[in-house]
Amino acid sequence: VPRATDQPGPGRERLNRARVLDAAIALADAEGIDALTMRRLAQGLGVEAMSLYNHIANKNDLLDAMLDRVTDEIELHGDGSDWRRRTRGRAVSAHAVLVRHPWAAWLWTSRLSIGPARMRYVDAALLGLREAGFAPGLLDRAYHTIENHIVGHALQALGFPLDTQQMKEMGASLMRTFPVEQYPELAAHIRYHLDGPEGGDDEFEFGLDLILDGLERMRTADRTGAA
Amino acid sequence: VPRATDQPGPGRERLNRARVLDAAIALADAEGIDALTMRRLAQGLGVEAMSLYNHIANKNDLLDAMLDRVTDEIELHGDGSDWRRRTRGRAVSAHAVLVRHPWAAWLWTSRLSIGPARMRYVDAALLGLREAGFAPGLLDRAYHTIENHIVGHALQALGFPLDTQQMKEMGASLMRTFPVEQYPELAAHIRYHLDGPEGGDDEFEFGLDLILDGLERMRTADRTGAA
DNA sequence: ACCTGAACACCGTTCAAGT
DNA sequence: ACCTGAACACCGTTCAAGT
Repeated sequence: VPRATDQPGPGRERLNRARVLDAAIALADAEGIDALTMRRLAQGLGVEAMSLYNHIANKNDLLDAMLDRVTDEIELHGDGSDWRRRTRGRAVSAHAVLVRHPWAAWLWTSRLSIGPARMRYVDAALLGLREAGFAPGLLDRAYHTIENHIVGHALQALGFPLDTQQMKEMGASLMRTFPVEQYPELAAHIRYHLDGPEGGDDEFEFGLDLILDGLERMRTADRTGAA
Repeated sequence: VPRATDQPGPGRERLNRARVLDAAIALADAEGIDALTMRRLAQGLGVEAMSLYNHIANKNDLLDAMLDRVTDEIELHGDGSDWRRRTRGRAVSAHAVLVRHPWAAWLWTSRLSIGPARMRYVDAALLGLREAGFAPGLLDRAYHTIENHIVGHALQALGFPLDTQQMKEMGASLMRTFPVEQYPELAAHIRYHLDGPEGGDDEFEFGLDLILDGLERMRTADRTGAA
């Protein structure tokens, strides 16, 4: 089977790691992480699956590299005069990246080896808290609480991967067969999300501010107590 | 190949849905969700993989049923005089279940169809907040913030699936090659977890109390404002 | 140095055949 | 009604062979 771009030339670029990663991210963004198979990825690049192994060690290596590449999209050093504004901006940016690349949200927690971009991110987040004056014990808890909220919300949002239109349809069909009298609160909750005010999109920032407010209160109590 | 238990009798129980689910949960608990394949599960039950399809529709059905079965382990109605104590108890119980069954933590967010146990759980959680007097908009945000924290923490904890001993070893070997001067905060963070006070296990409850405190403050502000 | 065909050991699942 | 052997269409990955 002859192909139009079989011979080297302008139409057929050489494969390299960056091209593999970009194609893998584009595929996972567009069709989900399950669609990302070695054969499918290779096909999109006009190559056989086995060629990929010249540029990546294996699929785990590919996933780690993909995650680190999108992690690098996080805005680490937003402007803002105080720790709260800067931490908030960083959290919002991290959350946006995980929502933009849904597959990255669950790699975020499940991959055990972390790359340079992730190290920079963690270092910046911790530095921000230390400069704010959090003592080690409180700093550690504060960091993890914020992280939990970011990844928790991204994964919840992602677990319901429907746009507004799809959601209304599914909700409506669900409500027809739903045992409303058995689960009245759940029914009311679904109804709220169906015809509630469109702006239910501030849920992430609501919880984030709740957490940051609480941390700020502890921080000042801690400092005045120590002084 | 003759087997000792090939013929019906006391040594060879009939297969049924409950036995399939129990075996699947035991396997996933013991060896992780990746070890749960239809062939492996069948083997543990002394049967061929295809026999399983007489009791479950497919693997998705199996996963949904497994999740709902462990979700039923959550203590829904703890005692406590106020909403805060009851909500706290329910959250702690839900978190404990997800930590006890690590595979369940990510099914929790990724499965779109929810079973009866999950419906009971959500209904109880929402009811607790409504009885506390949260108005619809605040109630919805409160519910999701608590949920995010539960699943976020369970997944983070699970992303580092090592006991204390393993963690010290891995941390120590990491610290030997780690570019400390490049990521000083991250290095300090790892060191803190390595030889910090053993009781770093209250992180979940720290964040939970932070959130509940904030919600209680908003609740009373809301009520006094309305009165 | 990079690419590939054939192969291996796995998956979930279908289907006709057994009892 | 339940169980099974053989098969299908997939996986990730290895390896010897090509250029």
